[in-house]
Amino acid sequence: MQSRKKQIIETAAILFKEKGFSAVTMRDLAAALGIKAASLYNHISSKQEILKAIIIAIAEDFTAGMKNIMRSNDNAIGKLEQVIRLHVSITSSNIYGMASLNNDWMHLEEDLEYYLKLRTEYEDDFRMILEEGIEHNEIIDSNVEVMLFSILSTLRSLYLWIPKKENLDKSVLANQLSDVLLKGINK
Amino acid sequence: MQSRKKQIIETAAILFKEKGFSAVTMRDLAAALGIKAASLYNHISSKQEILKAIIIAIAEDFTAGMKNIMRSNDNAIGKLEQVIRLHVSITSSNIYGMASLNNDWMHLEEDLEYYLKLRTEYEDDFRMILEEGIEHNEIIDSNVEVMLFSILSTLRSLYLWIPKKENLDKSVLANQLSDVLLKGINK
DNA sequence: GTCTATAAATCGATAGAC
DNA sequence: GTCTATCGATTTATAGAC
Repeated sequence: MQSRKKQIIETAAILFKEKGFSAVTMRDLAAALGIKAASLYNHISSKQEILKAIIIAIAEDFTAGMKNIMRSNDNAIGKLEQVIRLHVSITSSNIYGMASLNNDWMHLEEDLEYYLKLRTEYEDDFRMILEEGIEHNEIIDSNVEVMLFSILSTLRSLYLWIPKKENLDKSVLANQLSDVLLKGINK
Repeated sequence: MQSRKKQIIETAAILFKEKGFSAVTMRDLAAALGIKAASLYNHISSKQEILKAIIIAIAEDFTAGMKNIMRSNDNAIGKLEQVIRLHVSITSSNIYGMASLNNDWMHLEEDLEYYLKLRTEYEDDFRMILEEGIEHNEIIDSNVEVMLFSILSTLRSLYLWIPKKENLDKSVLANQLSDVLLKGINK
C-alpha cells in the first residue's frame, strides 16, 4: 500500500475514535492531514473504502489469531489465556481502529455481511473453548453465555483503557487480566 | 412530559442504537413516527435536545443509585452485588438509551461537561468500593484499575446482551453476573 | 398538531488546471 | 499530488397555511 494512503487511513481512524465514522467529514480528515478534501480522492476512492480498510484488516487478524489458538494443544484455560493475549496484542497496536471495529461496523456496506460472518465464527470458537473447559472440569459449570459475554465485553473494551495506562507492559496486563477474568476478585 | 414528546424520544433512542446519533436524520425519526420532519419541531426544539433527554436522565439514575449504595451498611462484596443489580435494573428498562449513553455521549454540547462529571464521580465511587474491599480483606489485592475496568466494561455492555436473552429474569442474571465477575470462572 | 415549502449550511464526490 | 470550483444531494431547522 502507498504510504500516503496508509497515512490517510491511520488519521481517519484517530478521528473516527473521537466522534464516530458518521460525524467525521472528508473535510475534517483532509484538514487533519493539512490538505484539501478533494485531494484525498487521489489516494482513496470513497469514505467507505477507508472504513472497510480499518475494520476488515483487524477482524481478519482476530480470525487468524483465533484459528491458531484453536489448533493448539493447550487445555481450555491455556486457550483462554492465549485469547486474552491476542486481544491485548491486537488492541495495543490498533487502538484507534478498534474503536471503529466496535462502534462503526454497522456502517459497512458491501463488506457488512463478511464482517458479521467473521464475528460470528469468532464468538463460536470462543464458546467452544468454554464448553470444552466445562466438559474437562477446568471451568465452573455456570451459564456459558454469561461467561462468554462477560469476558468478551471486557476484552472488546480494552481500546478504551489501554491508552490510559502509562508504560504499558503487554504481558503484565495480559497476566492481570487472566487473573481477574479467570479467578475473579473474591478472596 | 407530554406523551408525544416522550414517544419521539423513545423512538429516537431505538434508531440511535441501530446507527448512532450522527447517522440518524430528523427525517428518519419522523418517518419512524409516521409524520414529517417539520412536525417534530412542534414537540422538541432540536436534535440535540433529544440526545440530552436520553443520556442525562439515565446518567442521573446511575448517580442516584450509586449514592444509595455508598450510603448502605453492606461490606464491599455486598456493595458490588448492589452495583451489579443497579446496572441490570437500569439497563433492562433502558436498552436503547444505554446505547446512546455508551456511544453518543461525545455529541452532547452544553451538557457534555455535566455528563463527564457524573461519569467521573460514578467511577470514583466504584473504585472506593474496591479499595475498601481490599483494605478489609474481602477482595484480592490485585490491580484496582484492572478490576474496575473489567467489571465496569462488562456492566456497560449489558445493553448489547440483554436483548438476546429470552425470558429475562433480572435477579437470575444479576446472580449469574455476580458469580462470574466476583468468583471467576476457574474451577 | 401536521402539513408544504424553503432557507442556509454542509455533505461526499468529480472536473480540470497546475 | 494538490489545488479551486462546483455539482447534486442531504442536513437541521423555520415560516406560515390548514
